[in-house]
This record gives sequence, structure tokens and C-alpha cells, in this order.
Amino acid sequence: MRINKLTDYAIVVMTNIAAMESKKIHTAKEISEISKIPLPTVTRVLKTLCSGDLLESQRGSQGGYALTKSPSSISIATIIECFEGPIALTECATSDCACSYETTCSAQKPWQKINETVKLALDKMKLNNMIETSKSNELLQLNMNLGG
Amino acid sequence: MRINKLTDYAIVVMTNIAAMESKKIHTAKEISEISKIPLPTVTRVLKTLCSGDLLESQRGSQGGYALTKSPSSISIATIIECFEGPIALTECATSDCACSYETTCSAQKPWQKINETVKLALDKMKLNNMIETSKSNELLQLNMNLGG
DNA sequence: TTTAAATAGCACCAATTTGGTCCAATTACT
DNA sequence: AGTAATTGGACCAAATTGGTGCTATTTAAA
Repeated sequence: MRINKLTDYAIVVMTNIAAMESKKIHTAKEISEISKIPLPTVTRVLKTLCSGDLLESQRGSQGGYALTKSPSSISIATIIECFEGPIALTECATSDCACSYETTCSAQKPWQKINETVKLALDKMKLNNMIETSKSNELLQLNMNLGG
Repeated sequence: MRINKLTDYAIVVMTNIAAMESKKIHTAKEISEISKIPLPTVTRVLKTLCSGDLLESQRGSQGGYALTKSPSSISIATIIECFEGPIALTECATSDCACSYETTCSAQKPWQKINETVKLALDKMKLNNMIETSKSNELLQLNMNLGG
């Protein structure tokens, strides 16, 4: 029921990038240090975010990563889906459910309802909501979400 | 982000038991056949449900399992928590979050909000809601939720 | 043109979690 | 006593996840 660690890293990374408005582009090394996530790992996270069009990358010297959209347009749902596919507590009620059972599965409707609610909550939460309560402007760091 | 297979089994099992009002007590073997889940596995599921006080067991001959409460009083949330602990997408915002970072973690509030919403949706969904749409009274079977 | 800086795309391994099964012990009814 | 049933634990295989490293490619600057 929990989101993956890498997904959590991704949310931390995205929030941190969103919080640094001053510069536009940031290297993996920079993001690694700020988020206190080892470089190889943060690198992988950044690549996935790129392939999901949540970040855009600039190769070569002076290159780095930048948000593709404004923080208020990027939802937590989008980030989670980028790493874990469609948001659903069960495979049922998703598009590609090859439910081996009957077409009239009584449980399907309740699950659809539940999943819709979850997705809606995650859709509403945008990156700017993640930082606006932080008066002190401290950047989010590793283990913020997963504890330990 | 998905619930575990065993948790899904548990929901199927509980729904099936709730759907059989005629008898009160059911053996593991019986439940295994109805739900089309192998006996050893369903046995384990039943034990966990028992230790979570969602089922009560009767040992010995003529023994078996029965719901402890009415279907309308048993929520999906309770079943999930019985198998996976407190409902939360992140460890953060749960009671035992040993967040290594500051006490003022800006992300905590948004996550609390998200988790509350999810929990509420799962709390509202009761066992009777899982069966009432099923006119044909067919029992739920394996892979209903997880597909494949 | 060369060099350095940076990302891209893999592939790999270790650790953890999960799922499935089985066995010995216990309980209760007949 | 004997049978039918749950209890609690242990065990193993499989899948997933997390973390890391390597090489190729791209780009800007010297």
C-alpha cells in the first residue's frame, strides 16, 4: 500500500527543484547534494522523471535538468504514475484488467470508486502545495517521507 | 501502491463469507473451494483475519470461521489494516515516523491530508457494499481484483 | 579541434518482501 | 479414543525493489 522508495525520492527531488526558483537548470550532482540522495540513485530518478516528461534535460557541459511545467501544474499523481503506472489499489478497475472471471464482477464498481477517490486526492496535490507551508525555505531531504 | 495479493484474497474471502447468510460457520476447506484459493493459502489468510478480530474461529469438529460483526460494520480499511498495518502511502504522517529530518517538515501536512482522504474512502466501503450490486448472487473468486 | 562536463541507456547484483506450502500441536465434538 | 478442525510456527522459492556502475553520446568552452 506504500509508494516505492524511488517514487518518494522523486517527489522529494521534484519539490526541491520547484523550491529553487532562482536558477532554472540544475545538475544531477547539485540535486544529489541538496536532497542528500546518493548520486547514482538520484541520477536514475532524474532519468525516469525525464522520460515521463516531468523534467527536461540539457546534455553536455552546462547541462542539467529543469521542470517542464510550473510547480502548480505538476501533481503528485503525475509523479507517482511516472514511476508506478496507473494509480489503483488493485489491478481490477484499471484499463488492462484481464479479469479471468465473469464480466459482471460485483466488486469492480466499489474498487473503481475507491481508486477514483485516491486518484483525485493525489491529483489535487500539486508541487507548490508541497512547499508553500515551508516558511523557513528549508529544502526537503532524504527520508523525509519514508522515515527511518 | 497496490495492495498485497494476500490482502486481496482476504477481501474476497470476507466478501464471500458475508454473502453466505444461510449458514453461520464455515470451514477453511469450504471457503477454499468457494473462493477458488488453495487451502494452505486460504488457511493463512483466515488465521490473520482471526488474529485481527475480523473473524472468530471455532476449533475442533464442527468448527470453522464466522464473521465477528455484520457485513455493514466491516470496512475494507479494516481488512487492509489487518494485513498491512496503518493505511498510509508514506511512512511519514503515521504515528511512528522517526523522521530523521527537522520537526518542521513541510511535506508532512500534505501527506497527512492525502492519507486521510484515502483512509476515509476505504473506511466508507463496507462488506455489504461489495456484494449488493451482485444480482446474480455469484460468489467472488480468485483473481477478481488482481487480474491475470 | 580538443577537452571536460554532463546526460542516456543499459545491465547487474544484493537485499528485502511476498507468496505459497507444510508440519506438529491443540481443541472439541461424537 | 478417534476424528475433524483450527493454531502457530517455520521454511523455501520467486518476485520485486533498491542501489550501483559502465560505456556511449552530447554539448559547451578552452
